[in-house]
Amino acid sequence: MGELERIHLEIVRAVHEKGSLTAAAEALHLTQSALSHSIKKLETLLGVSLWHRDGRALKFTEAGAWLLASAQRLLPSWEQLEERLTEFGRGERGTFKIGTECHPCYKWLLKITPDFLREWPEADLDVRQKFQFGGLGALFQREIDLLLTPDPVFKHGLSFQAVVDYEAVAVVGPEHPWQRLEYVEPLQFAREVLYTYPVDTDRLDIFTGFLTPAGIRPRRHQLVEATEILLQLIADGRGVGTLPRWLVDEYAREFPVKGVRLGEQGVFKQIYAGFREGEQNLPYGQTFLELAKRRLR
Amino acid sequence: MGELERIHLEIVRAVHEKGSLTAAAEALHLTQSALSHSIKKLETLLGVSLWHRDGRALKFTEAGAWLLASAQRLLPSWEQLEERLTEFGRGERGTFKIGTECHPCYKWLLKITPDFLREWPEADLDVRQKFQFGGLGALFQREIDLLLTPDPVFKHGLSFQAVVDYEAVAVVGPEHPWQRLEYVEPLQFAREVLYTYPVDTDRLDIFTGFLTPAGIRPRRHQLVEATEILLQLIADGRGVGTLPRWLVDEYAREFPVKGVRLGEQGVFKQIYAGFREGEQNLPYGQTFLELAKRRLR
DNA sequence: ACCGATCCATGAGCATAATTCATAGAAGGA
DNA sequence: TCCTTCTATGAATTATGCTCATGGATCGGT
Repeated sequence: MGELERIHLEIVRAVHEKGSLTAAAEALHLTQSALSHSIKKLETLLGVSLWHRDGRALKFTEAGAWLLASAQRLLPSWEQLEERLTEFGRGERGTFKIGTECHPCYKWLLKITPDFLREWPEADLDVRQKFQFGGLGALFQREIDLLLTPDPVFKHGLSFQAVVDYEAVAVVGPEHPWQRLEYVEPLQFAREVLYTYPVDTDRLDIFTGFLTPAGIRPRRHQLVEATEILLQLIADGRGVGTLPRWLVDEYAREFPVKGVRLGEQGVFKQIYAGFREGEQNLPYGQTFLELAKRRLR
Repeated sequence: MGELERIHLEIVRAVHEKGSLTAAAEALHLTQSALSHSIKKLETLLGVSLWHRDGRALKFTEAGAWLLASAQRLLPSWEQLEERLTEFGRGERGTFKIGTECHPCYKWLLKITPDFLREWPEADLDVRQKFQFGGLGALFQREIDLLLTPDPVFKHGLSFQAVVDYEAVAVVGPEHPWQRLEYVEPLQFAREVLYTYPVDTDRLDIFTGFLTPAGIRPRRHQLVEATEILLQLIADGRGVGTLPRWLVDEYAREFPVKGVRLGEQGVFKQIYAGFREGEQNLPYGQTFLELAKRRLR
């Protein structure tokens, strides 16, 4: 036991990426021969072959494909670990890595970070927004230390708690007929163009919490990545959107937009902070939660 | 780059488990000197020290603790990968590993597996029920290939779909006053002893879907691990429980118990099958879902 | 069909890295 | 204080990984 080494994963990944042993060897700063020997050894040791020659191309066997899939998951973890350790070496405490899964999460985070940095002058901070296996996977695999998300998951090994309460409101431009309304009903969306971020509809508050329960679909659903563009479109009267009320209020200085309550009762949501179990009590996490709580009041 | 090797993780884990370098060395079938050298090299290469001597004990530094935590997560994956590969070597397709997160899931699985084995005579099957980081983590980390759970999670990288519909019913013994009722109301539980599996109440259908919404708590809540014991207690008139109706019907031959509807409408639940994204289309997963669908009709 | 280019496999030899051996120093227990 | 037990370190040894050289196979171009 203990035959499988890091180099084997590296080789498999490189072969997959570069397409040939020779190219992979170059990428790894080794000779083709070295790779061939390494793999051969692993294959005899484990009694499994990783690929078979199809013409002069290498085709992964099922075992090879499995190894590749594992390599693509394990090696990034490995590299992050190395990176983390060198960070510990250089600095003292390493970087606190925060992942966000929604734009409001990100905007809210920006309000917290100045205080955080003030409390931890020696801390380094990093914020990530794209994850290969989703924010949850990133948290599991220690790619990030904290995940801000509107969709908490109460599972073993992870711990979530709400850090923000906010009201989701419709955003309308200055000429829009909803300007003077107290609130809007789902039905009123049926004749509107709705701008949202480009994510699954079942992750959009406006659908899950408002339109879908009422069985309503907007006239057209248009996806926009950048918040500023979204607000410009709305300000121009081309349609409506939804955002947290505090975010609308903030942008109201820049854009002539207004927030309108969704339904008589309003739609209220939370943002959750997720940690790996136990780690919310580590220094950085502790501070973060305290700052969040302070802001909540 | 590329300095951190598997052996380093092994060493750190062994030192943590055995408490000393010497003991760790023995466990790894190496000399104490070898470990000392290996670690020393890693430390200089990464520019970080992993532990400092406190008396003659080794105390992990923050970096060391981080490395340890990572080792405890990565090494099991590593070992499972090796195991998997040797399986591919011996047999042909490897073992299909299924995890269950609830007892009904498990009981239901037992109905499917004979058909599955018939369709795949060469397949090996393994069922796991305990997971260090929860079923979700096990799925992420390829400890299992399929997760059966009542709590699906719709996240990137994972795909869930319902495979069973069932009605959760109250289970009562032969002398119990509920025997002849059409259904029971939440309030009636207030004077009963309730037996359930030992999991969080927010993962028990009877609480989340029935008692808690009505603001009712049973007179006493007693935890039992084994289903057969639970049924014996119920048959003996010591209290009531809840199970899927089909499971009660099955056990009715062995135990004098009866299922009673929860509320006038009944409480209906699903069991979900979760795969890593894409893998539900692989041969085993495909077959499994087809068998599940066939049984659903 | 041939020839050249390209790719992988393999054996031999070598260089480097890993491991052991031997030993010294530090710390705790009796 | 002495004895035991632990880690660190330098030198010697062993083992492993890597390169070099080469052969066989495949594909594309002419």
